[in-house]
Amino acid sequence: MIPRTLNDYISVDCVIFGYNDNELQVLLVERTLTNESTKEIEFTDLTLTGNHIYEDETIEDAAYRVLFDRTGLDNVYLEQFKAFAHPDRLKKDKDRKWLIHDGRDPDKRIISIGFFSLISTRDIIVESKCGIAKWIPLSEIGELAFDHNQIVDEALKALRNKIKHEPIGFELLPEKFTLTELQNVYEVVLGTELDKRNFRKKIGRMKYLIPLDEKQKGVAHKPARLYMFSRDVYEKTKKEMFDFTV
Amino acid sequence: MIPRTLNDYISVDCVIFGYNDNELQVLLVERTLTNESTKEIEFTDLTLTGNHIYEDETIEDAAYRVLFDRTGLDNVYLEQFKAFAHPDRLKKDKDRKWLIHDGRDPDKRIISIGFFSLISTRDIIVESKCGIAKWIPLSEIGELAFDHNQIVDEALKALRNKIKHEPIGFELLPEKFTLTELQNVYEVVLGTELDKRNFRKKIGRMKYLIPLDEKQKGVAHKPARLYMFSRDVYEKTKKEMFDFTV
DNA sequence: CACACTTAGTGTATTTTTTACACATACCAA
DNA sequence: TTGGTATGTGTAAAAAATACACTAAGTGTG
Repeated sequence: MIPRTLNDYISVDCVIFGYNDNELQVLLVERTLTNESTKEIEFTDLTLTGNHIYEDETIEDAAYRVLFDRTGLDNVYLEQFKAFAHPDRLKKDKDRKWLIHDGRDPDKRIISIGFFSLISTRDIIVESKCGIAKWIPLSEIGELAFDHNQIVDEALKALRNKIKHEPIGFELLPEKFTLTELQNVYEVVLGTELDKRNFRKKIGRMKYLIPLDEKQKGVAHKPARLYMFSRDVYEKTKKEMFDFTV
Repeated sequence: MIPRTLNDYISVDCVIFGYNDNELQVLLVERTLTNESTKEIEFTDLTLTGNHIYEDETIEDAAYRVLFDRTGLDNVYLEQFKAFAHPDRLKKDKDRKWLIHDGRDPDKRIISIGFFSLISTRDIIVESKCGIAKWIPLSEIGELAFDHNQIVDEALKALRNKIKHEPIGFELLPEKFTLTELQNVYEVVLGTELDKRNFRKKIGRMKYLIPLDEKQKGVAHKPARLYMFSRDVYEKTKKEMFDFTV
């Protein structure tokens, strides 16, 4: 196999959002620092999923590749939201020997192109070939490696902004979902409470939300009707949408 | 002066939008190709305003610097919208010797971080130290250098999207403007006609639009009242705004 | 099998926003 | 004085947003 060339100082980093336990969660990877002589673990850390970009792929290709290597998932919602480049990008790592280390010169800085992805937490196999990944609730994220805290913050801003104007809440749910689940996603992402009746009245107008002849199973209460999102209907109707603020 | 180091394969490119003659315009720079022996001009070309990023500045710093070097303007609206990296980025330039040439290896590709800027065309001195810049109406942009057509397209998309949800139309106008001018900006950017009375009713609700005790001068008709945008009022009231689409 | 528990699902009245639409006004110039 | 031109304004009807509370349909338990 011919080795692909890559640019050492550009990478994509992906903030993978999931929804679980009524919270927005982020999939993070454990990075391990070992003592060189004793071989004992000295320190662990959490990072976003990221990697270099090969010279023969577009930025989006690289992001899909990175996401696939991490989650085994294809065809998921992925969006580029911002590029980052802090001069002190790697400073705090200078003297450390990480087991999972990207081998870059810590004196040079990295340009990181930030993506966020929305996936249904049910879909994902969390253990992959490249280290252990964990779902961490947004509220419990501590200090991450590199400038990843800032990237997560900006990703959340971008997500909030996007979800206000485009129907992407579904992406955090399984294919079939109930209206209560959908409402919860919006509440969690936006950090607001929404009125159940008004929420339903509003989405009732959206043609792309398809009610199914199927109900929730295995719940100890009245089972809710299931719904699906129709991308086709959405693409057709979105041209009609037009709202603007002066 | 100590030379600053830079990364040769990352640049910022800025799509500078202006509004004039009831059209959206883009400020483009002429690039000149000369015949090496005869010294005659063989070919000219238009490019966006762009440059490398120094190792000691953030991406935003670089973009402001580039914009300042081109326009002499500071404190203008500038927004990062997308990063670009096409493997064939420089292919079509391979055999050419450009007068204004960035000296990069045309076999390697460049990652370009795209910004768009909104400025009032009245503010700008079009001739600067780095080549001749021209305002070109969006509708008359032909084939640009590199992948700059794609960058302009995406910038326009980003601008349209942004102007629908945030009050940035003012940025294309002088500090004091009439409501008709503002309406025209929206019509031109969004490519729609808007009803005058409804437009005024709508912005009448926006507190950040401050009517002045001043009128247009030198027009051969009833002079219109002038208005200003108040960033302060906007920052205060925008927290109250909340709209979302399911 | 009846009762308790839990979440699903629904309607109405009020206010606000959107939409469609036409004419008098103020200034300049000839 | 008059003609030209862009400004500035109101209303009625439809649609959307908001605030608000009870019945329905299942499961599990005694």
